[in-house]
Order: sequence, then C-alpha cells, then structure tokens
Amino acid sequence: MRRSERKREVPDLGILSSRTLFSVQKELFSRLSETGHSQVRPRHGAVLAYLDVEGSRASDLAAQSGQHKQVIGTLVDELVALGYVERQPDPADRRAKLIVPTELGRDHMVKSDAILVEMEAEHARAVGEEAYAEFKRVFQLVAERQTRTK
Amino acid sequence: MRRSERKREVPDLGILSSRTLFSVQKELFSRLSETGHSQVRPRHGAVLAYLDVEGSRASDLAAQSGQHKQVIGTLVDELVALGYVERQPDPADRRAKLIVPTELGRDHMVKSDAILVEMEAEHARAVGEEAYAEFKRVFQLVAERQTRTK
DNA sequence: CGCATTTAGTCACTAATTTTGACCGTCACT
DNA sequence: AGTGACGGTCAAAATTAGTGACTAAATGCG
Repeated sequence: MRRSERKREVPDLGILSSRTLFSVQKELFSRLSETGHSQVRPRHGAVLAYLDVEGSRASDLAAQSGQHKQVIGTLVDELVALGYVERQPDPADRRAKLIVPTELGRDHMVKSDAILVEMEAEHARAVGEEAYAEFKRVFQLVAERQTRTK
Repeated sequence: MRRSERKREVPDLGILSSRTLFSVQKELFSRLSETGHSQVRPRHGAVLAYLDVEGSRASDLAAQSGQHKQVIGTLVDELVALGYVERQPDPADRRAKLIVPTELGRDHMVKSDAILVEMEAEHARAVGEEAYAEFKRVFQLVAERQTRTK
C-alpha cells in the first residue's frame, strides 16, 4: 500500500489534530461571521478564546495561547479598533493592563462557546455520547502529556 | 468559575487539537533535527507527510495537506534546494510533474514515521493500549465528520 | 533604605507566510 | 477544431511571525 494511502486510512496524531483544528476553525469563524462577527479572524482567537469577562492580562493570554506577547499586543490593538475589547489599568499591578471585553466582545465569546458546544454535541450524537465523552477524556490526557514532553 | 479556568479544565475540541498539533510538531522536528534533518521545518510537512516513494503530484499534496498549490510549489522549491525531493515529468500527464523523494527525502520520511509511531506508543502505554486505540478510532471519525461539514 | 533583578507591556524593524489574480500549456470531451 | 477544466508557475499584495531594545513598575535582598 502506498504511504499516502496509508496516511489517509490510518492518520497519525499530527494529521488528525491538524485536520480537526483547521476545519473546526473554518466552521467556527464562518458561522460567527453569519451572526455579525465578520471582522474577527481565527488569529484573534488567541485573545478571545481565553479572555475572562472580568478581564485578563496580556501575558496570561500569551501563556495560554502559546503566542508571543508582542503578538497579543497587536491582536489587542486590532480588537480595540473593532470594538471588542478595552484596555484598563490593572488595580493590582500598575505595570499591567487588563484586557476587558466590551458588550460586543462578550457577545462574541458567548456565541463562539455555544457554537463549539453545538459542534461537539453533533459529533457526540454521531459516534455515541459515551464514546465521545471517553474520547474527550483521553484526548485531554494525551494533549497534556504531549504538551509536557515537548 | 472563570471562563479561562473552565477552558483549562474542560478544553474544547479546537483547543485540544491546537495544543496537540503544535506540541507534536515541536517534538517531531526537534527530534528530526537531532538525526540530521535540521533544515526541514514544520511547514515542509505538508509535502513530506503525504509524499509517496513513487512520487506524488503537487495538486494531490495540496488537496491532502489543505494548502494552496502555490504553497506546495514554494515548499517543493525549498525541498529541492535542500536535496530532499526532485521534480520529474509525469509519464501519464504531460501537464503534471511528479514530486519524488531522494534518498535523503526517504530517510526523512522513514524517520518521521517512526518517531510518530513511537510517540503514540508512549501515549498508549500511559493511558492504556485499549483506551488509546479507541481514542484513535473516534478521533478519526470526528476528524472525518468535521472535515466534511466544513 | 538602596540596588539589582524580574516582570508587564510597547516600539520599531525584519523576515516569513498566506492569499490573490493572472497566465500558459495540456487534457477531456464534443 | 473548439470549449471548458485541470496542473502548475509567476508576480504582487496582504497578513502574520519573530527579534532586540526600551520604559515603568514590582520584587528580592543585603
């Protein structure tokens, strides 16, 4: 059997992750753009995906998303311009600034969380609720292990 | 519970895929560079991951990797310069060219396949062989479903 | 306290990557 | 022969990623 064929029939962990990631992103942002968030692109996910309603620090977002803090900086600039977040001084640390979602930003967060939940619910329905729950459980373990041993 | 905390404890499918993809890539290419393939970067994976020993067409690689064919073109240029692949005319279609791995390219392919297998074997050992096999089975279904409904 | 070190964030710059549109030659079908 | 689709490349624009240096504030320590 050809290698390309084998990769198609028995994809490795990297291929599965990559295919899943990019098609999840594609569906998510295409559906978000239908609900009024057409200006936000996947890369803004590094901020919006981890943002707290109470506000988050840029360096926390950098750590969680795995991006450099300079990247977070420009993403926040763009999201400020689009009206999704605001920069506020952090009362606990005068060096830091809190990135706080606006009403629009909170709407985006709520909707994208809901779309993700819905997408996963459809998969669960298709493969079986129990099988999907077990899949998520093991996936989380694998992701943690893999991240650690990098 | 804060949203960022919840995302950490119960990551969604996109977050899990992204974390897994990037740490798999990081480990794979760092180990490859220790075995003499230090010039090859993750993005070349779009070509090398799906390449057949018999040679593959650029447009097949584009379709399988999800990249534009222009991207495949530049990746192939770089891999040719590095001595990993050659362009040969496709006997079956005079428009097309076959991307064929050289000896060096085949070595890369064999080694990266082996490293991936090894990495997965370690996960399987940690979470249980059976659980891991079931995880892979469901992951493949989910990836297929997700790719289809994009 | 006073000094060195670390941390949060930004600025400015450079390199790399992705995306677009047009283009040529070949194929498949009529 | 004529037409539309396909395989691949070129060139340019737009987006994204990576570096080094810098300010201000917090932290640690003698």
